[in-house]
Amino acid sequence: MSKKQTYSIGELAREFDVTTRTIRFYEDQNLVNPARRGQTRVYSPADRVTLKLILRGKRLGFSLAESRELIQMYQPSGDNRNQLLALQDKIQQRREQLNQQLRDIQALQQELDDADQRCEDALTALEKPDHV
Amino acid sequence: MSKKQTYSIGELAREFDVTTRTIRFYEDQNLVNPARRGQTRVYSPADRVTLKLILRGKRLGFSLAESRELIQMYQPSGDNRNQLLALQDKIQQRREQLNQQLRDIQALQQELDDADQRCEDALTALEKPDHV
DNA sequence: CGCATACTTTACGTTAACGTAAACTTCCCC
DNA sequence: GGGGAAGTTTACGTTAACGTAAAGTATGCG
Repeated sequence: MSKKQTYSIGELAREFDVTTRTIRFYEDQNLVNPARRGQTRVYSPADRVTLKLILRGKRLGFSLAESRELIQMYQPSGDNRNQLLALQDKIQQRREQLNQQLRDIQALQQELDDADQRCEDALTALEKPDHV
Repeated sequence: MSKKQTYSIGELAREFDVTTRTIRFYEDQNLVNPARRGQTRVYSPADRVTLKLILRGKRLGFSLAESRELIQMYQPSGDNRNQLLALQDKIQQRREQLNQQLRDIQALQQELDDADQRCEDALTALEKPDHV
């Protein structure tokens, strides 16, 4: 009982809440390459994972080129020493960027908390306009 | 001895590693509004903070419109009840988005660690091509 | 004074990431 | 067999966020 799972473009579009145009565009950019049954595209689980990675990248503000790079990082492509070292270098750079993003998020969270608190204060001040 | 600190556009551009064009563009978008001494723009510490917030937003993948919204959140603008509630709602939405980004970052960090480990393995495998 | 440096305005150009429209094929269903 | 739903190709349009170039002004300096 093999998995044999495949997906139509519409299914994936619904699942990830994007348009079919978007998915075809990603194919145009060589980010995903579905099989064909006649004219119709047939997507594999691997394609689906790739889509997921792209959309996660988007949520983090990555360009498609950056996401492509990241995806390729997961397949070391049996390289030579220099390529492996270069890859590690890129990985390290990404790590540092992610750490920066972490710091940014924490700072922003703190500020949102403060802003929320000010709202709260303003609201309670509205309920008792004076000192009562 | 008042602070009286001001900045030229070039100073800010150098500090934040952006072009002066970029800073003028932000002014065009009403994100920052420097004073003028004659023709020349004179930036205040507040302008500088705004710039910082915009660039932090960019690192998190925010559009300028989103960063503008965030910046405005920090100045509740003595509103009425409904506006305050709407603001709290937006704050909450941002919080959820930030939490999603946190999860995305953690997943990505794990994958980078794995990829790095595979590089490491491939490199040591290169040093001893056989089992020695 | 002449020149460099830093500023200014105006305006057209560019890139990424799709949107949108038109015109077609395929398949299923009653 | 006439439609409707989902798929396809082709191609031009759009928006954000600046880049880039031209042409002018102000200021210090050797």
